[in-house]
Amino acid sequence: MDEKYYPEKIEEKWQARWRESGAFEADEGDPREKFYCLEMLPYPSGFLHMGHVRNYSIGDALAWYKRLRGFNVLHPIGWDSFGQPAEQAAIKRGIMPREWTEKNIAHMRGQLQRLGTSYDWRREIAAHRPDYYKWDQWFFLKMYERGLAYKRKSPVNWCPKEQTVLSNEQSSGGVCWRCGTPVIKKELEQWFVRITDYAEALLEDMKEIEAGWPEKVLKRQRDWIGRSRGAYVDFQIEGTDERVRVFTTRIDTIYGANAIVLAAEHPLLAELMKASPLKGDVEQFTQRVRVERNRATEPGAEEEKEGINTGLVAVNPFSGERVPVWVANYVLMEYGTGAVMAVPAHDERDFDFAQKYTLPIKQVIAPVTHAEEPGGFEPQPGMDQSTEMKWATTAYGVLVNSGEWSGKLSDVAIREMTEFAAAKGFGEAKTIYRIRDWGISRQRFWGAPIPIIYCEKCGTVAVPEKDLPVQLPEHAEFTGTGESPLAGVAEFVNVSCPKCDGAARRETDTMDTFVDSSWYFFRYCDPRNNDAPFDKEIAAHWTPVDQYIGGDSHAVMHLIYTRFWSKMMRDLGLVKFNEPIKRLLTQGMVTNRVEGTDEWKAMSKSLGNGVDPDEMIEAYGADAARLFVLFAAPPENELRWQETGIEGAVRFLQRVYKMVWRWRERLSATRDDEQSVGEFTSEARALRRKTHQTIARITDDFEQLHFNTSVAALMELSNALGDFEVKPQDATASDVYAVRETLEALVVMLAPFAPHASEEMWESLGHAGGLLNEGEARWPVANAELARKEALEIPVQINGKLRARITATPETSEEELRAAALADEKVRAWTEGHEVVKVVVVPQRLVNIVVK
RNA sequence: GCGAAAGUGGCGAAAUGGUAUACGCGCGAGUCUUAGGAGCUCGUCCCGAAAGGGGUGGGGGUUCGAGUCCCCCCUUUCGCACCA
Repeated sequence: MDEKYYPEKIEEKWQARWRESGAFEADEGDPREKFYCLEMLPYPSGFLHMGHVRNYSIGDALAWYKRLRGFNVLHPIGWDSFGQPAEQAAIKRGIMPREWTEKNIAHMRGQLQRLGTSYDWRREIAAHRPDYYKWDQWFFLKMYERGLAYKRKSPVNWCPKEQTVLSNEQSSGGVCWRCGTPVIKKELEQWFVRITDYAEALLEDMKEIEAGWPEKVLKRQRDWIGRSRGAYVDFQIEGTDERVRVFTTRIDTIYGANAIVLAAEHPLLAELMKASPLKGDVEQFTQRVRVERNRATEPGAEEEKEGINTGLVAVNPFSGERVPVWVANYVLMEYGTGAVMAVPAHDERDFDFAQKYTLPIKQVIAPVTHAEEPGGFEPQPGMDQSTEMKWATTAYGVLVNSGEWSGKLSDVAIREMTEFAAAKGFGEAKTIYRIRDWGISRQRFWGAPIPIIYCEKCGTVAVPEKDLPVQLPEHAEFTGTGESPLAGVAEFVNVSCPKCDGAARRETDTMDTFVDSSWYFFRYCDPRNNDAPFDKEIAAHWTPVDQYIGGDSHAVMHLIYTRFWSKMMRDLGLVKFNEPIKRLLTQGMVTNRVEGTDEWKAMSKSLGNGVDPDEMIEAYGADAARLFVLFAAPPENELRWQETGIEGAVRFLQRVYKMVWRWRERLSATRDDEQSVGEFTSEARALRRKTHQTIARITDDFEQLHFNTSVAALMELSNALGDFEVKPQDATASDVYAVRETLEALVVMLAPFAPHASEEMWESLGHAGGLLNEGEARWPVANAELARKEALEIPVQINGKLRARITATPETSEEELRAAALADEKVRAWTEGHEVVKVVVVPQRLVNIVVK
């Protein structure tokens, strides 16, 4: 140990030691309890940014804490290395994606190591390597066998800027999730994964993770899955054998249906209109709607409702009423059945539509007025058909103008009317979901090839498992035109059919990169397995993940896909649980002021507000950078970058370092045990008290991932030690004991934040072999007896206002406190001439005297 | 428009219904120094000379006691956006 704190020297030294000793390598044979600490794997863009530093500082702190508590911690890292930027680089700079990616990984790995992260590098994986994506392909085949992967022509979300297909999740809000370009629709043959089969399970199993996941994330997933319980109802089209099926959640409003409205793409429309004189007009209208839909949709802009009467007539199966059939732009083919019954009185959209085309509006639900009286439901007066409604009332109520159903409550009517429709054969109860199947085809080169071959004779043929991986070619032409560059690589495309050996061609689309990240943390468990994605037993040892840490931008994409993937793997017999991640922490963004403005935005190159982690490390050291990032704000909060803050972190490390330097000779000389050192002075007792209180507090904070308050508590403890006035040369054996106890606790508890400095100081305090040597659980244990306060200052309030303080001990009884408070001179001045109505005594906390 | 979360010093932020502002940044004063953008010490919510009073976006309520719980309003942020 040098007299001065030189971070670069210490950091290099300990990084080398850790590497040599394999300090962070975890093995499943270890008998200690396991802890799987996982951070979202980075995309190898080329450089670490501060968001990464935050993510990995959080994960590393937790991993260190768990190790010091004696857990066998699995803490791996890898690379989400397939994806679009590698192709952009190829197009712009003529570098092959592989070369570009590998170079970036090498650089970023170095940056992560300079940060001093504690990963088990033996387990590093990268999605773009054949030994990884082979298993993406294997999973695809398993799903294909089971009908979970299928191909269909479908309108896909298409980003015109990036020339690629996007999933629903990736085009949320009508814009490309990456570049923000408005998304358009395009028809393409696409591979899909039946995530909708798991919609119900994805909702139901949320129960299992409610305690460990942020409610915010679960809510977004719930909304995304969008379960809607209702019913199908069939409306006969007059003069034909056809029925139009609608979906409704409000069958109780069916007597108020004034029309059936179809989506422009409704499949029955052409057939129904065949002989109609209005055929031409309707076709013209649907054509226009389609064109407008395919036009880029402005997010936030709700289109003017437009429709056309087809002249067809549908019959309401409940009332027998004849209602017109319309086609309108506000009915979506993708949701429900592509047809709705319009009930303008009780649906805002139908109301708008009815207003515009002056369709009749018939009220059939009235507010409940006597809900508390059994059988006493009465419609409010004046609720007949002639009442003109000014807006739609969408709340549940009591049915009116609804034939034999009138007088029933909405929820009862919904149940009974659904049953009635089912019994009569014109409807059924139905639950539908908003979530769509996951489109995984991408017209890209830099992804896992979809292992399918198209044979002229045999049709679509799966690549046999033994032929996996279907490897990407080394070279391709990158034109940026939108077709997969793989289509231009003849030796890739042209193959012989695995079934008939005849001429065939390969599928040239590759998989969405979210496939790679759906199961990567299982691969970490058994990263070099050549026979399976992972060994079931080994994975069962490590998974589920105990703590996952990453940005909440993945709340509905990655985090739904990975839950789905686990359920699918469960059904393949690979894992035994429903949920792969027990606890999730969503960290906030790291923002910086955009120069010349008052705006705080995520650091980015294009805004010029980025901070280079390497420069931080060089200027202040990795320890200070990590410490500051964790101290500056709670992990979920946005973190506004302030350069001066990190200097405070350095100062703190220097102060602790200095104390160790001052005391190290005295402390490393002899180690007495507590019994032999004699009496502790009251100052020493106070120091020990603070130490044990701090241990309890920090331990608790770590369990709740409150890193910022942990650091604050460490600072308080170091301040307390700084205030301890005994000089090393004057210290008695008991003083030395107290100081050692404090310094060692401080150094160990600092390790999750500043591991290099902690190791260095730990060594200087006379310990060989490092903090993690022999897996000892070195985290200090709080002694409640020592943490106990000797003297308490009890506030005395009068009518809730602080008026005096009295001293007491934790043992002072309620009666004694009451008496002492009432006897206090200041209190008496306040109570004199008043009647004491009540005295509230909270032992060890306060006394409140109520006077009149 | 709908839904959710959050509003505490100059700033990042603390506070099981029990002394509001811990810890840090910044700022001020002092000290050491040839010098210091280093270190150390002290101070730092507002009003007031003091006694005391006020104070957690605003208004009301529950309670002996409210930053914390309830209701209304305002602001900000985020999510969803024709989902029948």
